[in-house]
Amino acid sequence: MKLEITCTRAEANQKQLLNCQATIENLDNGFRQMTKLLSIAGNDVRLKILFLLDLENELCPCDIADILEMSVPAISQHLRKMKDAGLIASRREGQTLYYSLVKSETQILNNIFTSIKSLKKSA
Amino acid sequence: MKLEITCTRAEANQKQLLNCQATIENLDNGFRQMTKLLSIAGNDVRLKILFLLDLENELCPCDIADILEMSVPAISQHLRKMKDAGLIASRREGQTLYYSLVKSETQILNNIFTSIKSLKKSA
DNA sequence: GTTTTATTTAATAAGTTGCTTAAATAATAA
DNA sequence: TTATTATTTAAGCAACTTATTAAATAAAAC
Repeated sequence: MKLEITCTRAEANQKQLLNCQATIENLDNGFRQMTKLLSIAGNDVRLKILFLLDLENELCPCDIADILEMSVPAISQHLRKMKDAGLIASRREGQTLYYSLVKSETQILNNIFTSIKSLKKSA
Repeated sequence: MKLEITCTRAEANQKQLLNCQATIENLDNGFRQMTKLLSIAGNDVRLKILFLLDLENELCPCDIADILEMSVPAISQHLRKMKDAGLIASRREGQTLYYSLVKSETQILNNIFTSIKSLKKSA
């Protein structure tokens, strides 16, 4: 909360800086949740898995490993991270686990998916 | 492109998997760009800097360091990463560098900022 | 020119990430 | 029960990230 003014510029308006600090602090919860979501989605493999789950509704680790040409344990560890964060859920059917998106968490994700599709054109 | 079917489930529809692979490959450019954006925004400090630049239009490294109570070199390195990615730009005024958002890059960022503000309520 | 101020750059160290390999569960099949 | 299949978990390691500290630029002030 204490603001150490380190630059001596006249324009470094202390009131403005204190306001910024207050705003950031006030939105702390939002920043924490959004950073968690973005850091998870900001990985090539996980972003593709999320996209695929949106596309196909549900997939098992084995299918995802085939599609992305990666090892099953590597996929499994990404799935666990996303499940821990509440982004995806699983249901069991015999030996197979089916993973799917948790819909309430996907508002920003939908924007991201749409954006990925439109970025294709400007390749 | 070669699809190694590793699971033997009947439901593992090879045609579906090949379609998924083709879709992912087709959107490769979109995934690459989006992963870059999200991995940059998926860091607590950088997300706050982007938010602050949106809020205040422009800020110098020194102001940002004051607001976030961090060292100037730490901020400077985050700024460089975002500048390299084309997310922000700088203009010089004497000794001071003012950083600001590159507007054409902020479509997804605006959704993110809005979301951060609304997450506040559900704290 | 020398000093001060704002910023960047570079070197380094601690922490994190994400893969691989091997072992452990869990459910089904023989 | 033993073997097979789908998946997870754990250990180990290489690569990446991000802060710190100290040194290097760059512009302005003295």
